[in-house]
Amino acid sequence: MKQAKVSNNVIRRLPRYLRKLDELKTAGVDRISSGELGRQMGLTSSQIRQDFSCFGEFGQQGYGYNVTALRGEIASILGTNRHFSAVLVGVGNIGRALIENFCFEQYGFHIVSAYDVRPELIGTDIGGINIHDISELPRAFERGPVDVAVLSVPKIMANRAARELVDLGVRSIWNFTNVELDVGGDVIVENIHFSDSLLALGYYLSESMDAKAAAEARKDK
Amino acid sequence: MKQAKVSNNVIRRLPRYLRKLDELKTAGVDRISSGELGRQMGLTSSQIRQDFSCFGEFGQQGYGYNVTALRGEIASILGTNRHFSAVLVGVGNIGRALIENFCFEQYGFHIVSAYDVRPELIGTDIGGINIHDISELPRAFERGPVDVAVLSVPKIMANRAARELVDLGVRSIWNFTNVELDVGGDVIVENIHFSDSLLALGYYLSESMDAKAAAEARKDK
DNA sequence: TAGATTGTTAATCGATTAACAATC
DNA sequence: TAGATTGTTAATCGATTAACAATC
Repeated sequence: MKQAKVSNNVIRRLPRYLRKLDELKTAGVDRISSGELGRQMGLTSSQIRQDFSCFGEFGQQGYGYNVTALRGEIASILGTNRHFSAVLVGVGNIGRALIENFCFEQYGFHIVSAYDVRPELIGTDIGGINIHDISELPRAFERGPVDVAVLSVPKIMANRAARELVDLGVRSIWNFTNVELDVGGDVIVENIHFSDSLLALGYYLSESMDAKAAAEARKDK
Repeated sequence: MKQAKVSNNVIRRLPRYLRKLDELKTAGVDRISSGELGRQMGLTSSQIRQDFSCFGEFGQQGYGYNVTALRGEIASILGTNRHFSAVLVGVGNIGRALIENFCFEQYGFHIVSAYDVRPELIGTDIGGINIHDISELPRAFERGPVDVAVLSVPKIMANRAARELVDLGVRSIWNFTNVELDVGGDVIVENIHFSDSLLALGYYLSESMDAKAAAEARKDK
C-alpha cells in the first residue's frame, strides 16, 4: 500500500481529528458526516475528505463516517498502537510535570528512565520512574534502540545533550529547551517552543489592540 | 502605514528570526545578507526578503541587514517592547514551571497574580508571585484589562475556567490544557498542545521506521 | 427507489520561489 | 566605478475549495 508523501499541514490536523472524535464518542455520537465534522471544527467538508483520502477510504457514501472506526484509523496512522521507548533528560519543573502528569502510554510512548545532573535527585523515584545520573545515559541504549529523548534541560546544555543523544543513536528528540537544535538530518526533532508561541501571541495581541485603537480614533474624528 | 494582512506562516517564522538574530548578535556578527541567513535557517533568500517586506524595508542594497537593527524591528513587530499584563490560572507542575523558569518579562509580559483551588497553596508565594484562591479572580480585572490568561488547569476544568475568564473580559488565553477551548471569536487563543506535538512525532517516527523496514525488505530480497 | 454523502477530479486560491531593475 | 544585494514583480508550486459521478 504505497502512500504519496502526506503534507505537514495534513499531519498536524490529525491530532485535532483524534481529539474531536474522542469527544464525539464520549458524547455518544456514533456517526458523523464530513459536513457536520467540518462545521464543528471550522474546516470545510472538502478538506476533511481530502485529508482522510491520503490514508484510505474510511467512510461510506450516503452515511458518513463511523466515529469509532474513524477514530481507530487515525489513532493507528499516528502510531498510538505502537510501542515507542523514551528516555527523559532533565528532571526540572518541566521534566517532572511531564513525568507526573502527561499520559505518555496513551499515545504509545513508554518512559524507560530519566536523567539529571543534580546529585540530590539521583536514585530517587518520580512518578514511578527512576532518576539516574546523566553519565549513565549510554546504558539506556544498551538494551535496544531509544525512539525518543524528551529533552528538558536548561538552554545552555541543550545542544550538548542533544549531540550526545544523537551520537548514542537516538531516533528522535522531543525538544522543550526553547533552543533550535542543530543535529544531523537523520534525527527527527519535534519542538515545543514556549517562547515562539508566546511571541506569536504577542503579535496577535498587538495587532488586535492596534486595530481597536484605530477604530476608536476613526469614531472620535 | 496600512499593512496588508500578514499570513500566519510569516508570523510563525518571526520568532525563529528573532532567535537566530540573537544568536548571531551573541556571536559578534553585525551584518548579514538574506542569502546567508537563509543558508543558516534552511529558508530561501527570497522567502526571507518577502517575509520582511510585509513590515517595511529593513535592509540596504549591496549590504544586507544590520543584525542589531533587524533584531529590533522584529522584536518590535512581535510586541516585546509593549507591556502585556497576565494572570496564571492553575499552579500545578506546568504552572509552577512557567512561573519559576519562563522569562515572561523578556517577551513583554508581566504576571500579575496566580490562582489555584488548593487551599494549601493559597497565600503562598512562588517565584515572587502570590497565589490567590480562584474565587478572587474577578479582582484581577478590577485594576484594568488583563491581556493574557495563562491556563494550566486540569483538563476537566479547562473549559469552565476559560469561560469564566472570557466573561471577565480577558483578551487572550495561552492554553496549556491540551483541550480545544470553545470561546467566542473575540478572544485570541494560543495553544500549546503537548499531545498534538507528541502524536505528530509518533507519525514521523512510524513513517521513518516503516521506510527503513521497507528498505531492509528490498535489500534482503 | 430517492436522498445523502462519499472519494476524486478540476478549479481556485495563496504561498513560495525565481528573476530583475533599482541602488547602496 | 563595479559588485553585491535589496525590494518587488512575475512565475511556479502546492494546498484548499468546489463540483460531481459513484454508490450506499
